[in-house]
Amino acid sequence: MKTLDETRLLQFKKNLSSCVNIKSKTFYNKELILSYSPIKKKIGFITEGKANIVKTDKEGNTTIMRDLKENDIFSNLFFQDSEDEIYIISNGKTEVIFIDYYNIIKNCNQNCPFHNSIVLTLFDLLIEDNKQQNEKIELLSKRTVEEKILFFLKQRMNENNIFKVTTSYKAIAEYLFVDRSNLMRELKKMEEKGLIERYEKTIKILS
Amino acid sequence: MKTLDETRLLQFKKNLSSCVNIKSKTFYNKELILSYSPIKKKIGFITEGKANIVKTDKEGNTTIMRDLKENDIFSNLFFQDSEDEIYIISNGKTEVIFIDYYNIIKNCNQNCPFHNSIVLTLFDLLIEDNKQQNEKIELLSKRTVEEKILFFLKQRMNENNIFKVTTSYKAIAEYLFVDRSNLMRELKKMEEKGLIERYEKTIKILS
DNA sequence: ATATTACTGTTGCATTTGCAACAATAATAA
DNA sequence: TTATTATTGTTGCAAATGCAACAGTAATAT
Repeated sequence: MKTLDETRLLQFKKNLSSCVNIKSKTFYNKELILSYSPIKKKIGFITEGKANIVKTDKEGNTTIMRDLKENDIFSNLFFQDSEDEIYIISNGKTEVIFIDYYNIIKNCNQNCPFHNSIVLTLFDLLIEDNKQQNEKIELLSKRTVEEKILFFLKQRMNENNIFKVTTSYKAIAEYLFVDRSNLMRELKKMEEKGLIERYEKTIKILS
Repeated sequence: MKTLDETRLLQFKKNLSSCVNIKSKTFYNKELILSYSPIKKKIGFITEGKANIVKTDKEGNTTIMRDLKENDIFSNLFFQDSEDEIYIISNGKTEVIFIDYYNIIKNCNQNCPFHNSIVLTLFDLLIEDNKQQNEKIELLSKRTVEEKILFFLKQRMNENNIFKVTTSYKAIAEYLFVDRSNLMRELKKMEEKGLIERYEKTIKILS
């Protein structure tokens, strides 16, 4: 069922260093990993840690557009020129490999056997990203805050139906595009309804 | 700026028929083009017409997740197994090329020169799709219905700041995930505010 | 250790939004 | 043509939501 397994990702990282020019870099909390640029077209691959795609509009409102984690791909190619500013920001210690887009689209001169494999893996990583975006769109299509919360929790809970807030409720509210105080209020209501149990940053999903 | 030009897309279609197995098919209005399937992994490419990605939840609520048009790519690989049902539905007469995913990932036996080119174009088409998804997420991140409407209109207006509703207000409301009657109400308010002018299905954006 | 900043939890209130219902018109089918 | 179905435009109303403000706690910096 899963398109990309560990072995293949390992192979991918090896192939990358054998074929195209890559740069590996470590970021610490809240550092700028990548911003929009029509010139320097880069693809990034997270080898360790987490990051967010964050948008800031001209009024200064920031929204978290996406959560990224280990083995996720990202690129400034994914964004159109816009009034709003879009950045990829590290969330804790994060390790990233950068790949130059031109290295991908031009066939490497040595006609190396790695190139095809790399492109195919990138292709599958993109499909994976596409899937995650569709999930976010599905989340946002939910009509009420309660539905959004439940969808979000069910996506992320572990096998014991537990979800631990590793970031903050503020960040979750931003991710769901809802008001933070309303998120808290809905969580309380959901607890009263018996949908969840909550103790500080640990939530058990009962439904 | 644009990653994919006409010439390249033409070449792509030629290459496709030379290398991988493809099936071309014509659909008429509201026909099922593709549904979720973990087994038959297919990639579709719209050569003519329009389509929608439509989701139906278990209560029967349908939402239009995406608009697709000529030269857009889609796939059942983009969707996770979910309680909701997701379909690609034609919107008027639509012509589609289907590509078998396995044909893409396996190197074709003849080691043909087209294969690489095809995969690279698919890669760029996926990036384009990714971009469109981000736009939809950005749209949904807007806090009020008015902001959503304006973002939507500005994205789609022509050089004279005119947008013509080719589908229906009902469809637009579904696409924006807002109540239809509220969409109408907001449009009226926006006209009163002087943000737009509207005559039936023609809207002029003034701001 | 203390100050400073950020996050949590709560509430009242105003506004926005969705829902329901309806008549009027437009589009489509028989 | 006529009947049937779908869309448009409108409104009252209830419910959901965001906003503002605040105190209390936690986390971080000095």
